[in-house]
Order: sequence, then C-alpha cells, then structure tokens
Amino acid sequence: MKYSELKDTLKQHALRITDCRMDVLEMFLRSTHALSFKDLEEELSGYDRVTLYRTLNTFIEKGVLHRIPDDSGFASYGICHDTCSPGEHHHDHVHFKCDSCGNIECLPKFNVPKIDIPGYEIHEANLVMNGLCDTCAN
Amino acid sequence: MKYSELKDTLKQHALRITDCRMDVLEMFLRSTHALSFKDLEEELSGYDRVTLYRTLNTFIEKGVLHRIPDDSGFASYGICHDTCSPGEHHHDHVHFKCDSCGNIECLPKFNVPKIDIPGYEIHEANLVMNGLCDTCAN
DNA sequence: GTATATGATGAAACATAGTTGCAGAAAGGA
DNA sequence: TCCTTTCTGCAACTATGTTTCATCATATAC
Repeated sequence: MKYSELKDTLKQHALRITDCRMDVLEMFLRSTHALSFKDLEEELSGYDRVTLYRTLNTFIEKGVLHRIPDDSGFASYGICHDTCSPGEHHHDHVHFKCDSCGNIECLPKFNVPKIDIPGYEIHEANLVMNGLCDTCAN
Repeated sequence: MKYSELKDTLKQHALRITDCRMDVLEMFLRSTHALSFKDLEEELSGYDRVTLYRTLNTFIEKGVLHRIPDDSGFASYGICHDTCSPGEHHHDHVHFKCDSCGNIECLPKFNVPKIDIPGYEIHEANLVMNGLCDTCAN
C-alpha cells in the first residue's frame, strides 16, 4: 500500500495524518482477515495501548473500521468496504470466525437476510458464523 | 414457578439443588427477556459475584442456559428452550437487542437462515438484531 | 438419622479489556 | 514561524471475569 494512498484515505475521513493512524490503517489494508486488538498490539508494539484503542475508536467513529461482535468477548475490527459515513455504519455482510485458527473474516459476498419482526423496528443485523475456514477445513 | 418444578429441572440436568441455583433459575423462568450478569447481581445481591458467575457457567455447561453474544461486550444469558444437552447447544433462533431499553430477547419463532459457504464448515450461526422492541417503538 | 465423599460457596487476590485525566508533543492552517 | 487544535504516552482507574483455597452444604450409603 502506497504512503500517499494511505494519506488520502485518512484525509477523506477528516483525520489528521499521524504515524499511528498510518500504521494501523496500513495493517488493516494489508490483512486478509479482521484484526483483533491483540494483533495490533503485537505488531505495533511501539505505540501505547491507549493510543491504539483510541485510534480504533476514532476509525470506527469516522467510518473507516467496523467492530465485529464476538461471542468470546474479544472485539475484532474490519475495514469498511461499503459506504459508511461518520456515525453511521451500513454493514449487511456476514462474519465468519474460524474455531481452529481464530481468524475472523468479513464475507462481503454474503448478505445478512432481512427479517421482519412485527411491531419491531430493526436498525442493524449481525450474523456471525463459527466453524472451520477453507484453510483449516482441508 | 413452583419450587418442586424448579427442583426437577435442576435434577434433570444432573445439578445439585442449592439456594443460588434455585433463585437464578427461577429468575430466568420468570423473565420475559434474556438477563445480563448485572441483572442477576442486582436482584440476587445476597450471593457472591463469584458464585453467580459459576452458577451461570455451570448452567451453560449443563445446557440450561445459553450465552448470547452482544456487540457491547456484555454477555447476556437466555434459557434453553430447545433440546440442549450438556456441552452441546442447538440454538438456531434469532436474538434481538433493543437500543432503547437494552433488553435482549430470544425470538424462537425466527430461525437463523442457513448459509452455505463453499470450502467452509459451519458449526454455528448467531444472528443478533438491533433496533427498537415493540414496547419502545410504539 | 448419622457418617462420608463430593461438590458448592465466599473471600481475597489475580487477570484481562478497556477508559479517563492530564501534561507534553505533533499536525495543520494562518 | 506562530498558534490553535488534537494526538500521544503515562499513570491510574473501572469493569468483567477467573483462580485458589478453606469452609460449608448436598446427596448418598450405611
């Protein structure tokens, strides 16, 4: 990923260009799967824990990343490929967590089916699947 | 809920009859929605935090309760209405969390749609919806 | 009913995930 | 270059959940 492209991405989201943000963003764009806080902390050990947490939260606010719920309580984060605006995320894709390697993937090809519940107002739907990914299953 | 029925339920799951388990079970059977740890702690303040956590974990192991994933990291728990055996849960119903009152409900009438991902082996699927429940929406 | 083995409880300490306040440093515009 | 804004690092704090161990209760065998 080119430095100038990373910079443009940050600017597009009205974010200041800082070392930490550049490195975090680069790491997400390079990765094929979602990243946990632990992943970031291990690879970007030069930054303070707090700064990494704040960077993640800022990215979520500005629509760069989305939080992926996980039954184990560990949060993971994925790049927003859709058109997410600050404060408003529109993700209707399925997430998958491999029980073997632990990787979490966004599956943009699979949409969460719309379910209508009478009397309820649905704002968001998250579908997380568990099992074995194509690498671990074979 | 009758005392004798609660006792039978515990016995059916090979669990010893204790005050804490009876009270926790009774609370779940009485509630219309899923309960968080906080809910339990507030209402059953006579028991130690640790005991409540252990009771919940035991119930999950034995197939009495199931854990409901939540984007905010707070775990919630719901009664297993299906035929869950110790160590093996079979839940294919949808969960709903109200953004207004915070209540989490199991929706046994709505099943999680089966999605087949080529090369993947799916063991479990969780669908959590957010929005306004029928009480808060009207 | 009493003894006994097994399992449950409470208290303290520990572990982990995430947040807040504040001083100093860096980014970006004038 | 100056100045305002906002990031960063550090320390301390909060919240959620777990482990250890001594004590106590439950179920079962006698």
